[in-house]
Amino acid sequence: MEYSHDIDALSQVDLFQGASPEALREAQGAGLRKRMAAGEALFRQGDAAASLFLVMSGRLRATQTTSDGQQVIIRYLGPGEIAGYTALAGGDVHPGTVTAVDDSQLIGWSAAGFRQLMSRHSVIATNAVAVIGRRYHEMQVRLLELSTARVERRIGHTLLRLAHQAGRRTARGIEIAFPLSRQDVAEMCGTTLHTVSRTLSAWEEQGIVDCGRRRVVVCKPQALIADPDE
Amino acid sequence: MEYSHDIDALSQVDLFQGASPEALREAQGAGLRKRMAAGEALFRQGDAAASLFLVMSGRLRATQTTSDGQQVIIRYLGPGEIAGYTALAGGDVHPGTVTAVDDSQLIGWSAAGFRQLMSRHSVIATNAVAVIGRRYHEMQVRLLELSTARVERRIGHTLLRLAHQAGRRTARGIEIAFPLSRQDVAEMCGTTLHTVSRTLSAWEEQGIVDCGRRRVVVCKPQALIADPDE
DNA sequence: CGGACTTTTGAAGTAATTCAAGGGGAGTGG
DNA sequence: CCACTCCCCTTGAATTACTTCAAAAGTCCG
Repeated sequence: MEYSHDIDALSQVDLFQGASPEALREAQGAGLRKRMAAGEALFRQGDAAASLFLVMSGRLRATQTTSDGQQVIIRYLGPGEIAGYTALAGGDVHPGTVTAVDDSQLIGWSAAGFRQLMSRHSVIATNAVAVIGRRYHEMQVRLLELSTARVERRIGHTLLRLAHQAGRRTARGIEIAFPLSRQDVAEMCGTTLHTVSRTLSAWEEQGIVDCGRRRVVVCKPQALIADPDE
Repeated sequence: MEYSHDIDALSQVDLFQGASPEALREAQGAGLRKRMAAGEALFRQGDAAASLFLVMSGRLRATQTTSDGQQVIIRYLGPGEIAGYTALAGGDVHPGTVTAVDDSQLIGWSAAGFRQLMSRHSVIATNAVAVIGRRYHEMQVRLLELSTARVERRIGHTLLRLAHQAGRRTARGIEIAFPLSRQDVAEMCGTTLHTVSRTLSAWEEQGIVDCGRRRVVVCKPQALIADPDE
């Protein structure tokens, strides 16, 4: 049965951890399923933050663009993660764009609907605090890195994070399980595709990574953790 | 009376916006007042995240330090803001250090106590979501800036943010109302005190800012918003 | 098999750091 | 009240990590 299947899936997710069957049923009832093809945009920077989405499968990318057209990748979103947290936090417009990078399935709620859900079931609200809290913490780590570390190390740590979030074990190492260009990596760590290309070439020579067109396999994670100096 | 005074103060704060008198009383009852002198540390990076604090008056600074000793200022905390959000989000250790930069008064709750407060009063939980959400958003803005903008612009925007958060109107312009060294500014925007010093000197010559020892007054905010190029 | 995108690699340029040295202010203690 | 000391700030010069510019070589897809 479709409905109970959704409810099972919801109960697995951080946001609904420990929620009562009743709360889950309510959540399921208020939510709408949505399918997206790779490349489609879920919403765009500046759109009204009318709803929020839970990723059930697939992968999406959250980006932000400056007034002069420079883009930054805020993060990739995988199963169990939330897209459009703004609606949850009471913001009025989406601060960034979210685009599917693989075919994806989501469940969406209206901002008002979800806020009501949180009021009626405080478990969901406290879970939401934990979920955003984790993301905030992640952001702090990146900020620290971006402020203090050299490019090479930033690229390394970015790849490690991606491998951890979306890594697939293979014979050669941990493969990042979605298409990822040099440009994408650059936009995640505040550098240029040229620098990323050079760095990856050097690492490939040392057998640390193995990469192709929009594809990266991390072979020796240790080497990326290690200090490049001394 | 002391208690009702505290309750009044709490009711003014974002975190307790719209909370019932009962919830406020409970919050007040579970909380402990704390006074801090300028320079004292509230907690240090790596400490167990046993409690969280609401700033009632004064100002504190949240920093993070890398393994090789480089420091970054995550943010300054003023009245109404939360120090130690980690306890709220379920983390086990504080990711950074919080230090008073002015004499300050706080109210503190145990992590468990506050989580119970959120469960019993979902208003508080939904407020917490909004509060952290705002901070997360702020972080995104800084990340974008740090990744894409030149130092000069970053320094400018950092000063504007500080002026907005902690500005005091004076005859000469908006004065940042707590001691702020060149080094501090540098640690907020990922540069060195030398570069900050040079930039401020140049701006002082143009009458855009007016600064002294650990003191900055923004005279022409417009000039800092403006694009330094073309 | 043409065409669009992605990647590579060299060479030149530059923004900002690092290195280095000296000059104030504010508080302290004689 | 003056001298001493500790920070904090300033400013030049040298260095460098990274970008920008430029061009060519792959690679995928219809």
